[in-house]
Amino acid sequence: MSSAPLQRDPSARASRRDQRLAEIFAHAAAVFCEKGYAGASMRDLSRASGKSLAGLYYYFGSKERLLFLIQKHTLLTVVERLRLRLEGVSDPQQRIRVFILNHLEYFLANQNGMKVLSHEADALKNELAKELAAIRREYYHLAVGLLDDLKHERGLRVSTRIAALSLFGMMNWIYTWHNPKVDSDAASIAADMADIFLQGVAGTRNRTNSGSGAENRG
Amino acid sequence: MSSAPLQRDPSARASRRDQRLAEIFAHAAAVFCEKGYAGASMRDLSRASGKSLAGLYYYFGSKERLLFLIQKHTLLTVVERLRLRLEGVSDPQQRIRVFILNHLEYFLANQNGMKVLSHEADALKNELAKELAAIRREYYHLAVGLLDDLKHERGLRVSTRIAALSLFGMMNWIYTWHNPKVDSDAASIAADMADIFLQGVAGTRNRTNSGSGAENRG
Amino acid sequence: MSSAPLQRDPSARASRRDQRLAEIFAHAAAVFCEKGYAGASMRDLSRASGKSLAGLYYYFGSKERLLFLIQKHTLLTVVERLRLRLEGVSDPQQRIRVFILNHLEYFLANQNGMKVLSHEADALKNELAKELAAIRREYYHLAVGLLDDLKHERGLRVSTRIAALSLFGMMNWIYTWHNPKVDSDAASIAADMADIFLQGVAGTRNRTNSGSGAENRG
Amino acid sequence: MSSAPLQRDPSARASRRDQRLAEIFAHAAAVFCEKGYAGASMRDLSRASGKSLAGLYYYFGSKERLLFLIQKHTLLTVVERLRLRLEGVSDPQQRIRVFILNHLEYFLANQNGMKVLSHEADALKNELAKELAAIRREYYHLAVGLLDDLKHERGLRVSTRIAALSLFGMMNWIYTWHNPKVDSDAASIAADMADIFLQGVAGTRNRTNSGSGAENRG
DNA sequence: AATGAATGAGGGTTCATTCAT
DNA sequence: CATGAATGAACCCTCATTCAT
Repeated sequence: MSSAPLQRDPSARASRRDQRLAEIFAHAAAVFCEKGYAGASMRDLSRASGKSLAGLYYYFGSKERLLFLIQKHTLLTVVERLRLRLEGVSDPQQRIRVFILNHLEYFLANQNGMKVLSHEADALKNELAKELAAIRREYYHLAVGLLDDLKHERGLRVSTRIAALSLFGMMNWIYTWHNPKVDSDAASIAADMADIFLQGVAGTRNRTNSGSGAENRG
Repeated sequence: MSSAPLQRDPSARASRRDQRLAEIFAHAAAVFCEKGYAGASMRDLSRASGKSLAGLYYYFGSKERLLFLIQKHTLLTVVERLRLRLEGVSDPQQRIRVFILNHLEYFLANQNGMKVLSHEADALKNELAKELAAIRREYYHLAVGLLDDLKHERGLRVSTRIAALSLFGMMNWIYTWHNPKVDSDAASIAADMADIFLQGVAGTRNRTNSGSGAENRG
Repeated sequence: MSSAPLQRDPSARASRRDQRLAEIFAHAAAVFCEKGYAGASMRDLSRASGKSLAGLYYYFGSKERLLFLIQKHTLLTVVERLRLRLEGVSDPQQRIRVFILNHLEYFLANQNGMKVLSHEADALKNELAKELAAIRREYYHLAVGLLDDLKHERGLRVSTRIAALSLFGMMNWIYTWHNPKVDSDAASIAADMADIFLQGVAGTRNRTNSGSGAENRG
Repeated sequence: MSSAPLQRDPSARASRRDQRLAEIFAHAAAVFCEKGYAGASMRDLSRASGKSLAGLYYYFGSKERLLFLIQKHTLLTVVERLRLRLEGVSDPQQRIRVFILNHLEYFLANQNGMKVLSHEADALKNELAKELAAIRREYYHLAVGLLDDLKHERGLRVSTRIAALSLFGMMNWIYTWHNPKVDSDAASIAADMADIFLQGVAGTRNRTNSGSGAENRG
């Protein structure tokens, strides 16, 4: 299966194998991150990971599939962590704060993978694209679910769609500007963004003017 | 015609030339948009624009310089339009609404150029990168100025930096999701985002909890 | 005619034209000298000479013809100067000294042209090659004539052909090593080479061993 | 065969590889020889050698490096052969005869390589140029050493520098004129040139006139 | 008399990929 | 299990040259 390298096999052997692959992922993500998917060559990846060129093909089949595996691994990890963190949190606002914190924490902890996930969203084609899009959709709908909960509790100033996509934009854009020497840690940024977002979409209304009064267009 | 012996407008010639170049820009931006800068070949651009390959080099010198010119032209246009629109608007919140509307309107009107500006922010190197970064900085500081005005009037829930970058993220991310068949027009989306943002950063405070209490760190 | 630009026209107008062309020759020779004929582009020549690219074609027709004209001009000048200098000199050894001095003096005075003449001897093709070869042959036979005179007077240690070609090699190689900061002037080098050559081919015989006893094979 | 499981000679593999490379060298030298370094395209070399274009890059890295390897190989071979031949020869004049013979024999035996070495002396740049220049210098100083020995024994009519460079010119120029149908073999030409040179620089003095009396300026 | 505009052909080089071992 | 060797296709770019003006 195309997802084989990512399946958690309980045996130590496969685990060691996974570990080796994870190292290659890390190197590859760094290269994709720096040069972009199209701009990175398999030789770049080979050099960075210390594996032979043919070895990469032996393990991953193609450059595209390597990107796919990185993106899938990254995305599944975020989703998995989010699921765990959401357990036991029931307040809608709080759940959204958890969502934002989880996203940004992992973004800053695994900046390369997350940037590749954000920046190379259109690089995959055909089957691989479809498979990844399915997981993306899953994550997206998870977020939408959180927003809907909030909407039921407090109403939403804008459509769920606009709210969700604005939030993703706010968060994902971080790879273009985050500078560890200047910016606070993930928790702090997450709190700020959560404040902006929650207050923005669900706070007391005091809109001073509006070109479009309609809500819930999404 | 360029052979007309009596040209009234001395800039007519350059203007026509500029127009021809602008057409190539449009085609090139579309290709960069679809395939990415690195993934687009000069042959792709040649085919799309109907110009010969060598002709592109005659006009633009290099693939990188073509990207640069597209980005510069796009960015200068947004800045220029913003400056015009801000004239006569003095209310800080209103000025920010104008800023958001201007950005999104131009984004949706010239989606290719703006996506290239957003997505290929790191593609340029050396001198060209520096020159563009200078204009980017100008635009960024223009936004920061608007936020500082707001801050003086009403306070800001977060640092100006986080506020500004969150706003840019919210807006720029639009190229990843906007679908004219589903989404409203620019004015409506701009109003929504402005609502979220203004209410979020400067609205009535009712923060329920906060991991980072510090405000105004920017 | 292909040689038109080099014909000495008594009219001032053509003379001025010749002068302009001579300037271009000088620039072009410098470029050919530095980059080689094949390695120099017409754009290089255009830049160096300050003429437009199309202007070079207007004046010279092709890159090859420009090389041809430079070589022809250079070669004709050496021959012409040699003829003048040989007038009134009758001693065979002295005539050879004049030949060597003339060659080296012009070589160091017009190093670019002479290097191009030496180094790019095979660059021309077809008609232009033939026309230049004819002048080269003329110069070569002029040298051979001088050697034959010497041979009649004092005998020659080797064939005229080997003698002549060795002498040309000795002289033409100078472009690979002459360094004005280290080496003497043309007169001094010419005297040295003449000493070596004359003593070598026509001096007292005291050959200690010989793999080839046959003389006068040329 | 390369599939033999039991290779006796551990260097057999590298040796076969070297042999394959040497064949490519030969073809490439022939092409460089005919068209010049700048005038020869990698596609020309690919065609001539029967290797794929990409294969040439796999082996040699660049056109320049291919030239470098040819020149280095050729030059090292001449030097090596010379060292062997000089063993056991002690008479200064005889040693110079050996030097000339060695140079010309190898020149005519490997005309392509030696012409490329002579004619493309300035084609390399930067590091490769430096590395080759070092070997060239070694060979040059080897010649200078021979001349100095002669000078100590019999004196020299001219500076060592001029003597050495004149001799190199005489010899290297051979690629411009040698015609196997007309000219004698290497031994005969070498003897002639040795006669000219030795008699010229160290023979009985009977200089009849001199523009520059100074000797031993080098 | 002189040139800006334009291009087809080809330059050196790198690409993702395969395959025999 | 892993890789050195090899390549067809494509890369960005420059070439010598033409032609309308």
